Amino acid sequence: MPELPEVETVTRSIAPLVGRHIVSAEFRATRVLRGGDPDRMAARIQGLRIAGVKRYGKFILMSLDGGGGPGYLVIHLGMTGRLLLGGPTGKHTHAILTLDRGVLLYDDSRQFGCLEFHEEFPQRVAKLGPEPLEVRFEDFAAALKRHKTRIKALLLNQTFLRGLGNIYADETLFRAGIHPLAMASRLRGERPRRLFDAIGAVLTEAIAAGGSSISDYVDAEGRKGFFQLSHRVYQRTGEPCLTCRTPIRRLLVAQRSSHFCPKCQKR
DNA sequence: ATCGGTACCTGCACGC
DNA sequence: TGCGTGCAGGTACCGA
Repeated sequence: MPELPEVETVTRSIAPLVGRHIVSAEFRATRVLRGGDPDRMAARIQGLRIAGVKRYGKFILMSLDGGGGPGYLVIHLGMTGRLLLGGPTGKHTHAILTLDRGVLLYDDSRQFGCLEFHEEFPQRVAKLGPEPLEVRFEDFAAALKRHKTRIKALLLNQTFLRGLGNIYADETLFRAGIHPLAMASRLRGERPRRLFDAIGAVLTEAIAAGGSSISDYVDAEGRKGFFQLSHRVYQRTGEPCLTCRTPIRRLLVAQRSSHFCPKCQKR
């Protein structure tokens, strides 16, 4: 579900929680806590104030202050994680934050996401690459040259850029006219620029559309995104290319499905 | 030091 | 109806 545009949409939908206090918290002992102790986490954040909510790539950082000292609640939605403002709890609800006004739930059926509390700014977030919508073209182009790997695999690498995932990597490569198997370090001429511009355009449009609701993605208010209606290659295997009518193909790159037009996208 | 393959979970669509 | 298979927006970790 969640790549940069979806995580951005969720982050915006919980932004109104800034200023609220955590009256109580309940965490369930699941894989999502990554070994953290649920009761200790709950006790540690109880009474704290939500000072800010910010996205870093696909991570959401909720900064907390007051009580036992400031810290960060780090949230990653994995593949199926959802943050929800209220609503019923279910068998995949892993956390319940009761606020002085409202409730915030974390739900995640596949448990690939995580919830962690850190006293300091977390290393796993600090080591991410730059934001795709903030990086300068010169730095982007220089980084491309340093990586001897397939461009599709590189776009998925969060230390190269933070926030792109399988949908937006495929959509970006289509718009740039670059084959997913092209070697990153060998992109020449106008191609790095076209890729850079495609990343900016795709992410900006997707955020404006509230992200892509492929199966059941919704923001914290339960609203669906509609960028899936604008996908040109992702999960369109066999359907005609919207530019040249050639059937879209699918292949595996770095063990991930990659959808592309064999005519419009060159290696 | 980098890179690709595998593992981790649950649910769903599909063919038999 | 039920079962097996393959697939799904994610990252961490391993060995080469």
